[in-house]
Amino acid sequence: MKLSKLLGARFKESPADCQIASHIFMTRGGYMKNVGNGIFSLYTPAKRIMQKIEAIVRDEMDKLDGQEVQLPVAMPASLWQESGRFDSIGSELLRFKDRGDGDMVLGMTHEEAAVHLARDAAPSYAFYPFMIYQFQTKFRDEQRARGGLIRLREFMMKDAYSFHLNQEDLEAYYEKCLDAYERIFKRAGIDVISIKSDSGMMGGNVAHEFMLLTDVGEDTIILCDACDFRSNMEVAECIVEAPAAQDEPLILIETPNTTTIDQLCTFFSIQPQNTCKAVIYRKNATGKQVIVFIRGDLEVNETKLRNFIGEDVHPDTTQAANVAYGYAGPVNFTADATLVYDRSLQGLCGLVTGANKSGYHYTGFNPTRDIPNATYHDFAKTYQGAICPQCKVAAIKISNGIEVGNIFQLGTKYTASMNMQYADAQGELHHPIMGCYGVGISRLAASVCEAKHDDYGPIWPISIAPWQVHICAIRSDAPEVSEAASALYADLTAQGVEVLFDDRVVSAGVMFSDADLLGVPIRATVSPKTCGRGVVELSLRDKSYKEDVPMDGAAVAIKELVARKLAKLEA
RNA sequence: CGGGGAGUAGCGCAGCUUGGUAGCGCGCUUGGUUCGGGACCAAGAGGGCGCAGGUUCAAAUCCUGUUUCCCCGACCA
Repeated sequence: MKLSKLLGARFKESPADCQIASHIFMTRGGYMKNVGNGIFSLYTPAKRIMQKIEAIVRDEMDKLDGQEVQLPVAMPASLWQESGRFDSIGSELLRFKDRGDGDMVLGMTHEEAAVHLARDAAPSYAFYPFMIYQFQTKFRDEQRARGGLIRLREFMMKDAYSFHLNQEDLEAYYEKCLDAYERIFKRAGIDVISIKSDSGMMGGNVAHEFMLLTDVGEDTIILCDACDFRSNMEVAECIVEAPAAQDEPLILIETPNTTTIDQLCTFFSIQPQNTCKAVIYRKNATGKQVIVFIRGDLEVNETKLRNFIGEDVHPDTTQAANVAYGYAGPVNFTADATLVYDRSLQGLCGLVTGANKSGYHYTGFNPTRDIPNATYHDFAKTYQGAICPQCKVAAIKISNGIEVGNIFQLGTKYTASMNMQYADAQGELHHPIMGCYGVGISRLAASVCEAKHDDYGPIWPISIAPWQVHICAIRSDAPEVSEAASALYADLTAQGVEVLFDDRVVSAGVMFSDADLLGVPIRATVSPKTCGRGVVELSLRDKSYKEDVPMDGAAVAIKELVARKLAKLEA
């Protein structure tokens, strides 16, 4: 591909609407264009990345004996009425009428369509187990799309559905899928972690989600540094059995960032009566302001305070010292404000009675169960450095994550409701057991960009890069440059290397900036200088390597470099 | 769905308070000078200000309605 013909303008200024790196770079780099809320058109670079990801996923699905199929985007509502989800799912499911006034839906997921396709096709136990999968556009009428390709209303997803004769077979297959998913993300060049999750509206029991840990993630993940414990904050009830119950001297409260201690004291009806001191921390691990109340009736030292909050969440030790000692005066909880400890949340929570104000709401344990007539507020459930419920070491870490994939054991929820049956060896009819497995392809592309970029643009892993090699022909108005670069382009293309050839007559600065934005991992620079020396300059997008190779045989050397980098990701 | 912000040239923005028929930077076109990290000079093209009403001699500027987008929160395979 010649860059002079590539559609999709690259530009210098960051669009005002973009907040996160992948959104900024994929907009600035001419990867895509916003069409509407949560809806994008893609230019060739983004489309090629998606195709690369799909190829990896397809390979792994085929290794699991998957059969690629195609299920519809638009389908009659009757299918969803069969499963009951036409009524149980809210406005996220886009409903509309066709010309005959028939109810239709846009597929936001395809369990119904998958069962519909499979139920007549596998009447005998001999077909089982089997798995079907597809790459298909999903439409979810999200209440709030955000972050470029991270959270779209219309997006590309690989979804797979497996059917089994019994639970044991599903579980064995599920384990294999889990391994396949680990490989998919590794091959795409990012590190993800799998965590057990809530099955949500999908029904069923066991589920895992695959998380890329990154600040811009929408999910909050709890990890243990000392063992393999990990959990989504959503299912924080798995954190139990906290130590140091009633004598914990510190209380941690998450608040909106604009909240001041004075407001909080007023809100909590706290009077300066010397039984409780407060310190303010600007941010905790999830980026929220944290206010810590120190009970005046128990001993606490600075070390313990810092451990409690987590030194790494507040790198400015000067400020830390200031806030630790800087609050103007001790405060007190009055008689109608009480401090309680909650075991299920592994930490002290502030509890107040009395006045309520907007901006705070309870997200923790059950108030009517624990303290009748109490008003609860936005308290942290766990914290950096908390005790791990699994290994009992104080090594809990909190991180944000982007969910790039998920897998579920569904049981017979859909096969029963939609009456899918097979005959066993005795001729008796049963509902097959189902599993489903999703990867957000467009979200994965953006996630890789989040994980792999520098100040200048994306650094695509070669396995999913839109092109493998980017030729920069500096001063291609000079005949020797133009000839050398064109020859290299032809040689590489002939050898099956995917090449983007910047054949424009523009300044080196423009050329390099565009190359950075396109993020192609290997760069070959041809210029009057390199031609004078009879070489081609090879460099890597991540700036880790630069080398001159002789112009003769340069194509072979580059091809080998491509192969080495690819092999590294496959390993 | 609650709160906040914003729709003016392809992109980023100014102009609106105090109405007079739209401007700046980048990009684009042409010519010339430059040339290894977003060059310079000169000459051009391109919008009628989200949409619909209203007030007025006159509306991007004032009023009413509406719609779209962005951010925070709630929600969420």
